Amino acid sequence: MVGIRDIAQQAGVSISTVSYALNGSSKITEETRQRILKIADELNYIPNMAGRALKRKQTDIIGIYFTDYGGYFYGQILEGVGSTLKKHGYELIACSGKKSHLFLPEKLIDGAIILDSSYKSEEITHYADRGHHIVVMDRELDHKNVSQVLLDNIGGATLAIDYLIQKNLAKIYVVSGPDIAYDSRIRLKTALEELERYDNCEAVVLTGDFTKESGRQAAKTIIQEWNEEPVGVFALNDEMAIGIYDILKDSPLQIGKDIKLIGFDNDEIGSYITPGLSTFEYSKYKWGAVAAEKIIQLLDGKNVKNDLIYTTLLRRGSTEK
Amino acid sequence: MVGIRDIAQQAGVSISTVSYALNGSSKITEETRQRILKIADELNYIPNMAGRALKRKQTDIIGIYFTDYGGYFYGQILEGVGSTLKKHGYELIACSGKKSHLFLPEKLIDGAIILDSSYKSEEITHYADRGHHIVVMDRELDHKNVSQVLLDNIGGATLAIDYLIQKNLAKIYVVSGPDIAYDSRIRLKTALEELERYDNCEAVVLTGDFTKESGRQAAKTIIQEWNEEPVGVFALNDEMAIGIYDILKDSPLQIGKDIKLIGFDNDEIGSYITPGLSTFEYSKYKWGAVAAEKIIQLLDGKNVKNDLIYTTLLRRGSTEK
DNA sequence: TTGTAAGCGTTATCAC
DNA sequence: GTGATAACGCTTACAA
Repeated sequence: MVGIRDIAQQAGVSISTVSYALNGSSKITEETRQRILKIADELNYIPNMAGRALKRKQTDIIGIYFTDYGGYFYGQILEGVGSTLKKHGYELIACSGKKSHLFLPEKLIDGAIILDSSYKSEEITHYADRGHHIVVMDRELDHKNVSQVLLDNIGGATLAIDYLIQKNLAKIYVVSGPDIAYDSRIRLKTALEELERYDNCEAVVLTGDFTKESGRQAAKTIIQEWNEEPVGVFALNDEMAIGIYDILKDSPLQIGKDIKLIGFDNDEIGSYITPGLSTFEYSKYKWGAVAAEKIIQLLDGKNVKNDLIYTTLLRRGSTEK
Repeated sequence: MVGIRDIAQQAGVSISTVSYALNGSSKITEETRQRILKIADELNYIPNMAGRALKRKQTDIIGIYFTDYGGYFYGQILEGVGSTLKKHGYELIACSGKKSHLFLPEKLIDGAIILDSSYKSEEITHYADRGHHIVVMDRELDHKNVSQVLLDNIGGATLAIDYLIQKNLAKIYVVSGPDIAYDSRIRLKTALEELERYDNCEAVVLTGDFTKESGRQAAKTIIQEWNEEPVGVFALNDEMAIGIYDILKDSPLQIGKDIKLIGFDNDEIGSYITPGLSTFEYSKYKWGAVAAEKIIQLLDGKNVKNDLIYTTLLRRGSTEK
């Protein structure tokens, strides 16, 4: 391994001179700098991260945490985060596994972006208390070192119910998600509150967990309870809605006609199934980009406000037929 | 920040004793160890990565590199890699951006797994020459510090053509992928060689780049050239095949009847479109898991053999109707 | 069993 | 402008 001492020796200067040359200090002749740079290049010098980080106390790396790697969903978020961070000289790594939570206190990363319901809020607060900077995308957390960028679940869920109500249905099902997921909790709570406003419509919650399989289970229940009257279904995410399709396509019930179905998140599959799945869309890229901006502002010691990413209703065949 | 010196002071011992205690050395009384561990815990001690890495010359972190973050595709690979690495005490980070290529020589990661056609082979060889260990999933590279885990593209592409040939078609289109992508090149080369064997079938290559849009372009050409005779189409990946559906659904040509279409990679969407997309499937989880095993073996100084992940034909409506 | 001290590769504060 | 040198937090011979 070649380090700055090797370069120093080759160049016949001291290691501090090399360091200055490498880091573009102005205390050095342009001539010696060029000479040193040339030697560094010839020797294939690459600075050692550990040594550098130890001294600088920062790595210029941001870590992002997801609940799981599933879903094309995350790709666009990563692009939003990654390209924004890049502009500011930061690198992005996607971390997996419980042990990687330590990257923050271990100082491997300068900041963390979290969209991972398995990450405990106490743990986040704990790190924040110790001066680490964090952006959360999946919970509310009030702390001077933490900023939030949340989806406007309230707007979406309210609209979803209002939209179904307009269809004059006697019954509306809400297929819930896992209780640990913030997005799920808020969507459910909002939907139920909104449904309370309307007397002539029965509200039924079917327990789900954001997986396709739980959507299938919900579909079975809906078929069993079916009484020839059109019903509404608000699946709290598209994946479960797609599970509902899986079952209903082999049943006499027609999506769009007998069942007005609406999901959330605008999963790509929703545009390929028949009829198309109505859902709520939002820019995942922007969501990520805003999160990246927040973490940079936090690291810059700025006062950071929280943000909301708005969603819009996407009408397709599953509610319109 | 609390370090081992703080613990040492609290415990009234030297820093080496603390280090021994923390690292489970047998040179220490169980009693003092417990006492030190307790204090470390009370002080919320977390070892500093940089200090540790600087001394140990390793981080127990493996980096994985993807071309882009697109696609649910990668999720399963990451799970395969991640869970395998975890069993062996390694962490996994997904790296993005050109600068992150330096993580290997910078010694931030102990090894790299590459599925990223934008990563130059010369760069890989260069690092390997310097003693770094790498597993490639998207190219052939013969080097003692590099191991490969490739898809059996040859088997798949051969079967794809043979299968289409059985349908007695006068013409078979091959929609190609980007030339930089290894999987694309091999599939194309294999398909063309296989097609050469059959005289009574015209082979036509339509240039694509693995994107949906290029599939749409190909579809337009196919429609233009259509002469009432059934034709075969081998799209070198499912994404392009799905692009073909996009266009053909608004044309008189029927997939499965007029056009026998087959893709590659078993994208989830293929099972939701109508008719279902015939394709080649393989375990992405296993692909990742095997790559993880290879990198661990390389790091253990073992002699590592290359591996192949086999694919199987999945028949659905797009070729069967 | 525990302590002392050197060293990992870098940066940055001093003198010169 | 350049060079010694200390420091970053940790591991590990070696000494006691």
